[in-house]
Amino acid sequence: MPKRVDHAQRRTEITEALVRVAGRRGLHAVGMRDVAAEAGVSLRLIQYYFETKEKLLLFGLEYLTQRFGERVAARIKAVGGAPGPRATIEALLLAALPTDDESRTFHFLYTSYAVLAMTDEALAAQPFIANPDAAEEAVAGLLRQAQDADLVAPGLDARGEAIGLLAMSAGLGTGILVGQRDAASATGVLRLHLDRIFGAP
Amino acid sequence: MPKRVDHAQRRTEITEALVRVAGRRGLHAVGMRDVAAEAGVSLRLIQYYFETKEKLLLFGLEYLTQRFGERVAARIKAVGGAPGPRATIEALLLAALPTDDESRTFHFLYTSYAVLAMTDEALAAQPFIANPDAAEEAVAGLLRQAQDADLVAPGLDARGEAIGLLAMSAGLGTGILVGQRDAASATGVLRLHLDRIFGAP
DNA sequence: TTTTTCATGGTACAGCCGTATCAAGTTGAT
DNA sequence: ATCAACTTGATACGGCTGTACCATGAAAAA
Repeated sequence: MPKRVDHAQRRTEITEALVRVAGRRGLHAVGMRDVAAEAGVSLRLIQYYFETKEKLLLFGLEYLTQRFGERVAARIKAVGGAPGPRATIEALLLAALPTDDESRTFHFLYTSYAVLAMTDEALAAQPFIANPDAAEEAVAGLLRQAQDADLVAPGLDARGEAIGLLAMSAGLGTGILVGQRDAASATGVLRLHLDRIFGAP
Repeated sequence: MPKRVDHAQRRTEITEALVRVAGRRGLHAVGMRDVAAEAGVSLRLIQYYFETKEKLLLFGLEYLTQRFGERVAARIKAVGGAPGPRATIEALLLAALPTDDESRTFHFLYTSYAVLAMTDEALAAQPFIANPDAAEEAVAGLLRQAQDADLVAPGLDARGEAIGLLAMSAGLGTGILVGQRDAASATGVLRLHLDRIFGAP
């Protein structure tokens, strides 16, 4: 047998190359040859590990969602366990904002995928809708938790507020992306809204 | 001389064909030949009226923004002049939501353009950022107006709230677009938020 | 050492894209 | 009626795309 190679790792390397070049030139403009050049391998190798472009793109999407999930989890862990629901929610929402380069490309590619998914059945079937749902559930849970601790009004519609919060965060994110708003202003707006849900600071 | 044709109208017809086919198959997948077929004319004619594809796309964007502006204005007019700032804001925000087919394709294509603009300089230079800014100013003005009429808390940060409101509306819009949420739920969330800004109903 | 299986490279093939070119039809003015 | 400006058509070209094919290197198993 030949030298056995860790397929999973190779696929990850290639996927990272895809993400890099797509983040630079746009997902729509990326070809297999670009990915090969970025990864420093031959075109044939890309075909070898992902038979078709569609499969490569699908894997790229999985990679992004997983990577992003880790990022958010890390940010939440970073604020510590104790400081209460408000800080956790804030960390979660701010982690989703495209403030640095990594989250910027993530946001960018994620929207690109969303646009593609609107006409591509294979992408539409992909459950990258599941992650937002999970986030929604998490925020709603935290709000209910705050309700139990008398930190917010008892009559609050936790799920509705969670949906609104996440939608606002997403909207602000694309606002930053297109250069319409800067990160500081976006976090300010988000905090303003949180201030009204929780008591004033 | 030959039969003189109204250039402006021809260009509009072609642009409408572009919007139709792009709304169906996605902006990224649309070619000049598709537009020609959809418009029922020859490829050459598309080149004649828009020398290059880029110019066609640019004109398509202008067309969309103008069309959308008219739509929002009509919706606002429809609620009448009297019923106060809250109703006007609500109408404005709900008009931006992709509830019917027309606003759906609009939202879809607008996002597509935004994604393209992230890597295309010519599109990025285009001031389709200006419209959101105008909307922001309008909402902020209405909020200040409500402040003067003692309909909202006097300490309210009108501009911040306006930004948040529009961001939430945009986020909910894409949520509807990707099938994650339905229109009714989105309007509910929006009203929930408005209820907290203005007094409860 | 030979064989077999995996890994990689090079290259060719259709097909589509946007654009350019050549050509012809149409109609108002002269 | 003739001319010339305007409008439309057909087609060709170079470039790029994703994919398929053929070949070869390398190393574990026999």
